[in-house]
Amino acid sequence: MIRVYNTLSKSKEPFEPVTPGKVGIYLCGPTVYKPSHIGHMVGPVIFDTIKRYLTYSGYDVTLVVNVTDVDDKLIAESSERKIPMAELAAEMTADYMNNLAALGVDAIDHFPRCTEHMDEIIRFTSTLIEEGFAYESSGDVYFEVGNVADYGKLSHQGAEALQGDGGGMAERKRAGADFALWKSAKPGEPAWDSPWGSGRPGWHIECSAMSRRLLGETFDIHGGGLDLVFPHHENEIAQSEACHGKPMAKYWMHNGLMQASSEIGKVGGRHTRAVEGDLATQEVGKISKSKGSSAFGEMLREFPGETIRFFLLSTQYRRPIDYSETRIREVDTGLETFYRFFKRYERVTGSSFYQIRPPATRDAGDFQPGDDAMLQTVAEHRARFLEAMDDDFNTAGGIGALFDLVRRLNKFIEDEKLEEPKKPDTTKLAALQQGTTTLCELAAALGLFRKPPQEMPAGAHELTGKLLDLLMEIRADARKAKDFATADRIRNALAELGVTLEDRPGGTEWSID
RNA sequence: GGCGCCGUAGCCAAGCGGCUAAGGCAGCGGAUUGCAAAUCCGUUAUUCGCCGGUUCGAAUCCGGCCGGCGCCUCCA
Repeated sequence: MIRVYNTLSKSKEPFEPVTPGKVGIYLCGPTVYKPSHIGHMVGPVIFDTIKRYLTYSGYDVTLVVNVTDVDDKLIAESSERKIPMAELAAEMTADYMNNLAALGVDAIDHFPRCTEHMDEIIRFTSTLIEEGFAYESSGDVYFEVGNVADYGKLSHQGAEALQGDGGGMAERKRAGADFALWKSAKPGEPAWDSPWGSGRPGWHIECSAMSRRLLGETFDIHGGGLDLVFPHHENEIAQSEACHGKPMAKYWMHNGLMQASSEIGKVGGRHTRAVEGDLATQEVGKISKSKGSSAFGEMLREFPGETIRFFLLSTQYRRPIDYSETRIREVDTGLETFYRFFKRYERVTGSSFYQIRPPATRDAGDFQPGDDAMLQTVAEHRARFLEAMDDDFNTAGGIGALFDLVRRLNKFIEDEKLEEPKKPDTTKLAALQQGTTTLCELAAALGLFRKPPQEMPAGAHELTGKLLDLLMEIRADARKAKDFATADRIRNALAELGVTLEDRPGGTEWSID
């Protein structure tokens, strides 16, 4: 039984889709006016993982992530850069897509764009006017919050607490809290024809319109960052439920936000963010409001996508994550444990970890450990992984089980001396393969270890490899002759260049950091 | 001011009423190694911000306090 935390009820609820066996998920995606930063990647990675896990659990899942390509911020940015809004949107959408690909986010089925759904948006708005939930005012259309009895139910605030001053459009609104469904265009702004004159959609309406078209009037999961609870999702619920007279989504899931953290903050003790030097200007806070939030594309030059994915999954999704390079490096060190095991697995079995075709569902992955002690613990760790993930997709708990699993497998290789040149015991080998297949199966449910980590740039590779092999040969001769001074000199010199040597019974292996 | 989240070892982080408080990073000891690296074993929280309360039993529930953070009209 999978349980999910629902913002609507503020509690974990058993997961039962509206239609048995099928799951529709709508995640609020980016407004494409600037290159994305790491904060934008949290939701996609989490929900990509949630889809994988639900699929693994036997559901037929559709995941939709919208792309908002008309908006005041796009208009402002495009006029500043003196390029058409569509061109800006195309450029930033491409940036977004590249970033998702690098993170292994490829489970998204649809990326609906606002500009491609104007008819649906206009139809939605018209219905709301006809039903008396919205009104036209000087070419704008506003949703009348006062006509919805339960307005505020998602953010758990009373309507009176949500009375704003109406912002710049106060004179056109009946009440301060009313929000725009349609905004009339000023001269020169991108505009679409509508029954209320030329204009563009307000911020919230596109999600209501596009989710209805792709997932129906009531779907299963609506997700987004915690910062979207109010006003964005509150307004989506209000307009969709007013329009359809039924719940918009069964479960509302919100991920915690990425915090920008200073690198040297934690010297004096907990929560002292003592800073000095240039970092003094960088306070802890939302990364989207941090001046230091650099484009995600630049980050990918420093860290592999899989490392960042692993970093994001190493915390429960509802909690905030402090971003720091130090933390990413720590997490990267942990990942090495897995990569090294995969190489070891290949040395022992002669076949690549990445060739394993793991069971695609949890039912298929169930196996009988029999009286093999190693396989029994593998089964236990697997159960622990599933238990964690069933509990509101606790990826951090699941990853803990994965670490235990590799350690058990490494221990098995040592205990059974599988790495020694002697003839391999086929029964033991089969057990190792079963255990490793389980590791592969569970990791795949998190979208991890699906292909080998990125190697060093190809150009330098060939010659470097040959030179290193030559050095290994010379060093092997020196060691054979007990000339350890020479052997150590080679190893130390290479270490300074970032090349690590590992002497094994079968020969020396080198790797470049 | 209103609504809400968080405070678990040196750092990061699971656990959210009852087995010995997961796991990672860092450190230390041992096995292994010519020495290393890697791997394995052991070790690092009698205790979960502080103070009360509920309970046979609390890191987990309730109240108060201290500390950090988010949202409150366009940020994922």
